[in-house]
Amino acid sequence: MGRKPCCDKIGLKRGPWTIEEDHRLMNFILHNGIHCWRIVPKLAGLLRCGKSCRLRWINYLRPDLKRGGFTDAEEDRIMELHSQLGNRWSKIASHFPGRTDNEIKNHWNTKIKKKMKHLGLDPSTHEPINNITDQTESDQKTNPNMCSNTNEGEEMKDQTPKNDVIAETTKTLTISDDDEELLAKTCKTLCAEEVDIESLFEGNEISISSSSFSSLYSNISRSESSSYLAEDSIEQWDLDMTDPLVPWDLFANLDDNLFLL
DNA sequence: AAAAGGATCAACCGCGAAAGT
DNA sequence: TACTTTCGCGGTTGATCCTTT
Repeated sequence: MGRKPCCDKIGLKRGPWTIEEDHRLMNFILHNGIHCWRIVPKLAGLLRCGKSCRLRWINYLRPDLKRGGFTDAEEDRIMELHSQLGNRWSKIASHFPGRTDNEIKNHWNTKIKKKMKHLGLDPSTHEPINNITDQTESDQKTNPNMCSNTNEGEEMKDQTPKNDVIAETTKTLTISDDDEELLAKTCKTLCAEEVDIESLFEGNEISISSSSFSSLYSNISRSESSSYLAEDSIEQWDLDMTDPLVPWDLFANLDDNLFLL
């Protein structure tokens, strides 16, 4: 007969992921890669189904994810691709390295659709809206939240990202020789490999929150006296040594072989 | 200052295709 | 070949944050 069931869902956790769960999943995949999502949660010690792990990895934990808002150029490209491909978000996302289909889909539904309507274009057909009055009325029937044309100015006003507070604390740091050494140690610790820090950052400047950097520094200092990267490192992962604010971008240029899917 | 409504996005659900037995 | 399971996709939901009143 066929394979075993994916998961019985009994006793499995749902809802938002905790930092501990993220670390477990991240650590497991970095060291073992992905061969079968069904067994990933079991081996990683997670009370999640494989499907949930896959989604979390793809949409949030993948080191090559591109963070930040979409540029105008990206939005234009999304509109262009959507006119050709329709709602095939994964196909559209394949044209944007570091972006996920979920991210593009959300951005389309929350921002680009409004933008297109404002430009007088039908988001589904990409054709000009002939009868704006009728269209507006029908939109309001299907989506009562939509603003009418009399509120255009309001609708299109700049929407400040929620995480501006975080962004404000992000600094561009010049990497000193000592810092390079520390970051190299960090990467080595996480990936069990020597890493050429210069090629990692392609220069001497990176953007990182100062608190994250100091946390990295202290974590490394502590890790030097521990051996949490042993064979069974999942069990030995020290949660206190990690900082949820450390940007995954730090690891974006690591050897692709580590992330074979 | 508080309540209400809107916007955002992470996560879930269900389905179809592909692959294993 | 039939059946079962896994994977990936797109639609949808709901929690949280933000803005307006």
